[in-house]
Amino acid sequence: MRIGELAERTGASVRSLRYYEKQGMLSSQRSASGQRHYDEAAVERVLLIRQLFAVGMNSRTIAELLPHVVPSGQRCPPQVLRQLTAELARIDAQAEELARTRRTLNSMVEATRKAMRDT
Amino acid sequence: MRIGELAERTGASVRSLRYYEKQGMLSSQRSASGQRHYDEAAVERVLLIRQLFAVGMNSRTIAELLPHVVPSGQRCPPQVLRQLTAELARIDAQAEELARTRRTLNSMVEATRKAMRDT
DNA sequence: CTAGGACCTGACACCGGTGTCAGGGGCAAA
DNA sequence: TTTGCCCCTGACACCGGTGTCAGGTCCTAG
Repeated sequence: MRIGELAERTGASVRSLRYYEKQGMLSSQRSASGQRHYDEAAVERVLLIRQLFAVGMNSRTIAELLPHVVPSGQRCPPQVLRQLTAELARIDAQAEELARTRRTLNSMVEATRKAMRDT
Repeated sequence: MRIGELAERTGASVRSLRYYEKQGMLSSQRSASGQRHYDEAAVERVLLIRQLFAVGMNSRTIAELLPHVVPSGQRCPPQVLRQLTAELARIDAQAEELARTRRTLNSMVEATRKAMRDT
């Protein structure tokens, strides 16, 4: 498929897909005229990229990790394993922070709800 | 206390504290010469600001919410309540995403660990 | 009184992902 | 062959929080 279709099917803008390629996160076959062509697997790959972005990973890290993520069940070199472990720790910390903040905000909502009931 | 001490006690840079003030998230008493002075409560307030930043809230939202967060157990106007609820939903979605990604990455680590054991 | 550190404002720069525009080519249906 | 849509590259702009520098003031210890 060409870039427009990939964009539509993944929710990423055409601009972003080109950016992903330039950052080494995504590859494409070029036709003789230079147009990008993608196989079906690209859809999944882009979705994964966006997922990793969504949890705060940057493009460099994603580029390093992705080759080892996509063919799943693969063993990856120790360097990548370390990176993965570090990212997991970061994710856990972030989840903790989210939970903590959630409690703070939720208690505000509850307090207001209670005050409204009591009125 | 003055801004340097507040910075040291909260981990925020002096630059950031001035920025927080300009965005309406933080206030200070000014001495005759224009220097900022803060009371003890400012420490907690800054920590809260940073916590909210850490979960992806932007300064405008924080500025709207904070006056109702700090005097805890307060009832807040419906507009703010809506905003709070929206933020809670966002936080929940983000937590979900984190958990999902955590599973993806963790399975990679596990696969590699297993492969290493089997070798 | 003076020196040195802390503070003030304002301005410019950075990062990283994205939007958008310009100027140009590819390609298929009519 | 023309029309219209899709694609190409390169460049500049934006956001939002922060770093940093310049040029100036304040204040406290010696």
